[in-house]
Amino acid sequence: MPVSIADVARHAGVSPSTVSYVLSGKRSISEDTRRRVQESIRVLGYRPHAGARALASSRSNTLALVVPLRSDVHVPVAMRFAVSVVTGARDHDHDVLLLTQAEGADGLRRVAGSSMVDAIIVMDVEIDDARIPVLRELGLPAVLIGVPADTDGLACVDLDFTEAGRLCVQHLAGLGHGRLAFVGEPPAVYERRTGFAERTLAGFREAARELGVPEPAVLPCEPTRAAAERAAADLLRDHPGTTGLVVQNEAAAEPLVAALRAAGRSVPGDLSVVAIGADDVAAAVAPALSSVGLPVEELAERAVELAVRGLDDGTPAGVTLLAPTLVDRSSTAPPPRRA
Amino acid sequence: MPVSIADVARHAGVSPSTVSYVLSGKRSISEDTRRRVQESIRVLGYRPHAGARALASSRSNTLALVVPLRSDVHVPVAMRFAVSVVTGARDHDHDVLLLTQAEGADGLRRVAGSSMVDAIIVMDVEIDDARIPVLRELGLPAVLIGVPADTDGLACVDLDFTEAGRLCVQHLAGLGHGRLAFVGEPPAVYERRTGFAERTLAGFREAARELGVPEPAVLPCEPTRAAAERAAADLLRDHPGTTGLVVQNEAAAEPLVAALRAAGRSVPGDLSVVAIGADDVAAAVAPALSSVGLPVEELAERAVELAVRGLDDGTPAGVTLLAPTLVDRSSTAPPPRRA
DNA sequence: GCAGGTTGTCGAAGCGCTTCGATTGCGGAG
DNA sequence: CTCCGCAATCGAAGCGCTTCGACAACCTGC
Repeated sequence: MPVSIADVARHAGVSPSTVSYVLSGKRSISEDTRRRVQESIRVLGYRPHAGARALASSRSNTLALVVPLRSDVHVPVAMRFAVSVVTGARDHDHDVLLLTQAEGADGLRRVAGSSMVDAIIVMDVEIDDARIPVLRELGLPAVLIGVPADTDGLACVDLDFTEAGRLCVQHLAGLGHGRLAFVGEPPAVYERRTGFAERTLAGFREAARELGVPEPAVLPCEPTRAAAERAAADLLRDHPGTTGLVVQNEAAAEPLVAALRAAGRSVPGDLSVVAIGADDVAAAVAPALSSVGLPVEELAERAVELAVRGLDDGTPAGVTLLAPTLVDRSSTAPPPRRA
Repeated sequence: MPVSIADVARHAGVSPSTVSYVLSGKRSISEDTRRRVQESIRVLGYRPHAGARALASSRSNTLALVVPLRSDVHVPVAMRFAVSVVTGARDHDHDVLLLTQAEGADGLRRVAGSSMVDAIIVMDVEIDDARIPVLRELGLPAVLIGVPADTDGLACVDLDFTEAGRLCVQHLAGLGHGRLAFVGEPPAVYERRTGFAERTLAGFREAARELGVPEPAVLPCEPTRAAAERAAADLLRDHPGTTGLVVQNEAAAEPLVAALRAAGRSVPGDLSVVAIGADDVAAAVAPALSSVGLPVEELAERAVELAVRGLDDGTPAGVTLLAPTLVDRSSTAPPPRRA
């Protein structure tokens, strides 16, 4: 039942090494031989043994992907990301080994040490992530989704969230909004210093300052309907003059807007809202929210590409920030005229 | 940098085979030698090369997990499942290779043929799933989450959804409800004959018949807020006498109940609601819904166990149905007295 | 005091692949 | 016409591990 390279070689009347070279293309093979070998492979249903291959070539053709399991990351987005990584990896003839955050640094050491994977992709990286030093000393290409404080020797991919924050302010200020507010991720996200949240806020505040908008209110928010409703109430009570709102919290966006409307505020009539995050979420709200989208698939693809490229060239390093774009939907308009 | 078993052997003053036996425990080793070897392993930081191991032992210690990417499966539940599978696999000293539905049967052939994995776990199985015959001929232990029509030679794990359906009816009928309705999964789920949906409905109807409850109304529902609101409206308009409602659709549960309350119906005062699905979703609704929970973690653990056990004993086979239990929360009560 | 077990260890033979010379024919440059 | 270089192929040496058979050394029981 198990067909080996020797069987193929025999069947095609060549040596095993020739079969190997046909498969890898690392040496030139005559057109005629190539075809004969490929036919034998087909007929016999040959599949190279992954372990043997890994042993001989010290390449496993497998990537490790570490997925978060925090309750405060938006799960559908994480899942989309994971699926995109698998898809992207397959395009580069790689497979994906799934690790959970819970395995931590030891898990990384384990899969790297036993040569199970030849590169690692890590999602949901914090600014001072404990895994960073480990990744660095592992000697494998590592790609982070997110940007930690010290990026030496590591490749990082992320949306340019600072710019995303600025973009929202610019958009709203451009429409004439003078009082802005920001509904963000849960406090825990800021506390553990997840880079994207921090940077968005920085960009948001910076742009506000530059454009002469008064210091905006910032309301962190748990990813529940009830919390979103509370945030809406708080906003209306404590910052009644607000006309421009930015939401960076996929789970809260819809209920927040719903609560505002339930409270008699029209969107965008009284209040303009811009979302930051997965585009599909923003587009599904009523009214569809103008948003700075998180390019999940593109991030995943970049990450895979960097990981795979890092195998040939040295460790890939440097920070890749994708430029954010704001898609204008039906949730933003000029502010109401002062009564 | 790469420490091999020979290095460990040298360091401990034994032969490589002895080190191997210390690691595997397949032959008796003196307490003294064992300790010496383990110490050498620790000192040198030795990690067996996974590929070499797989080659020599024809065991990769890796499971394949096929995750769904349909838009109509509830993603957070799928993710929880995947994470639980990884966790469970690690408890059995296995790793998990992630495959997407999109890879289909070829993906299964590929990972099996190249000996990357020694068992396969497949989520979201349909009644006539195209992958079933492939799984059967692969010669690897295969565990399905869900139950297809023909289960010969395959291991299946699932909640006993037929019983879950019955349970809901019994609970509601027991409280005195005489007119029931069922809000289910999106039509596509039924159309592609995903087992659990079909079986729930069967149990539901059967129990209704047995208990003399008139044929209940059944409303499929897309997993969106708008669809849930529509379902609520339809229900109130077309089946105004309904007092007991069963919802099997995690995404629709909350908005459905919210819509009913918005329409002036109190839950459970006017309408009792029972959910079928992930418990956390049901518990998060206001009011917390009585529900037949989907034991995600337990299903995953069982699946892993069957997969791993199948490696030693022959192919595991047979259908494991977990008994459902209904947790009574605050969404069910006797029906209102007829006016 | 010796046949017959155990127990603990070793050596060697693979597992199925890649890869590095080496070898054989070529065609073209000199 | 010779010599060189290149294209195409082969053989063999591993890669790092597991596992099987051998084999000493040590019981045990009679």
